[in-house]
Amino acid sequence: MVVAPNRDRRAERRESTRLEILEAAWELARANGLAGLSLRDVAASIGIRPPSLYWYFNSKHAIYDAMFAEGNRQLLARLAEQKWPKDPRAILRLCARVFVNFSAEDAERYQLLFQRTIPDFEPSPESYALAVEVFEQMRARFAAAGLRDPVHFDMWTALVGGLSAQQTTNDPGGHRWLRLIDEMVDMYADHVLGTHTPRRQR
Amino acid sequence: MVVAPNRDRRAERRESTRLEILEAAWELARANGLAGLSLRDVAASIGIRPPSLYWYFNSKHAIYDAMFAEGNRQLLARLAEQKWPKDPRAILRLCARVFVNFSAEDAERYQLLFQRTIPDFEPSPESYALAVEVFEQMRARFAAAGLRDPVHFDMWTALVGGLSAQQTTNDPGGHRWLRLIDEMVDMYADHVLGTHTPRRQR
DNA sequence: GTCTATATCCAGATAGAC
DNA sequence: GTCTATCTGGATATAGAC
Repeated sequence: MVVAPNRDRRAERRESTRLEILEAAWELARANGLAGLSLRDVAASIGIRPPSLYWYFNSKHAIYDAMFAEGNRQLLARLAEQKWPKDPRAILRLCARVFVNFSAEDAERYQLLFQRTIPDFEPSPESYALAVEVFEQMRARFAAAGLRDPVHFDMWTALVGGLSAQQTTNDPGGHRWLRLIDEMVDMYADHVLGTHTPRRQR
Repeated sequence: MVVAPNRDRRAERRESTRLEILEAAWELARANGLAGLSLRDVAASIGIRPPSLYWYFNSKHAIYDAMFAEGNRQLLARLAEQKWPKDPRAILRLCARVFVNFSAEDAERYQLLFQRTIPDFEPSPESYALAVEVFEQMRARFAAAGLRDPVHFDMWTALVGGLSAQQTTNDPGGHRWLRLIDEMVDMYADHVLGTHTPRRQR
């Protein structure tokens, strides 16, 4: 009855430092680019020496991997907290808004999760499973809108991915493509659902 | 009457070595990732020592810059060599095919030209002018299809960019998104042109 | 848990001989 | 034009003391 609480507190402290490291890593990635992230800088920004990081993460890739997992968990949380409507068009609209807004919030996170630009980085199986879960959640929403054709889903990913990429790459911090979400979704819904469902509920 | 021809031949030889360097750089970028490109490897692959590269290019960024310019020139050539139809839908279809196929051919080239992922790299004004020219050419084709609304053009770039990104990132070498080009364009054309123009001319 | 010290390797870039 | 030799600084990672 004495050892266990100590172990717990130690584990908590360790976990809290891990989070601190990840927070610093995100900040530096946003400042210097995802590929420009360096462990020296991460260590310096939380006030420890670089080798000490290795007590928390086995390698730099392990940090990227934790960031990848964290980003996917954030998106899953975002999807879960929505009040999902029943109307197919409204579902698609909300789905697109959640995804594109999430992407636009953090270009480096978008790059890490959805573009493959860091040489030699591949997510671990556990982290990749989270990415698959995101994909499945999206597809479940899609199915709830009455859509099951895989071709239509591929068109959908191209559509929301295209809006996200244009926004993060060509107008970071702005809303040049964000404001097009609803019209793009209507265009898509007209194509896959037909025009009989209501359009202008915004 | 003796000096000038020598100068010409020297300049030609220099230009040819420059092209050899760029060719090697593209190959290595495709093998190791764009960000993983190293001057040592470039030098080794054409059989010279790293410092000798500096007689041809002032810096690594100058090589990226030349690659950026070359890629844009290739796309301009591709656009110029098309036999452009008059029918709006056909114009859009060809425009999308040219762009998305060009992107899918070379993921690293797509990354360099259209995603901004290399830390600190910005194209020189001269190279950037070529990118602007690509943009203007696209917009000219777009205008030839009777479309002038800037919002519609932004939707268009999101659409073709989305297809390109999905194809290069998630199915390199395949055709999972390439095969969706025509349907996506029809969807778009239905939205911006209306359904009165002919659809199934494929 | 964090440190110092260090290993190892790589990078881009420059000086100056030939 | 190309070379050797070198500079300078960066990186990730490990060993082992405390």
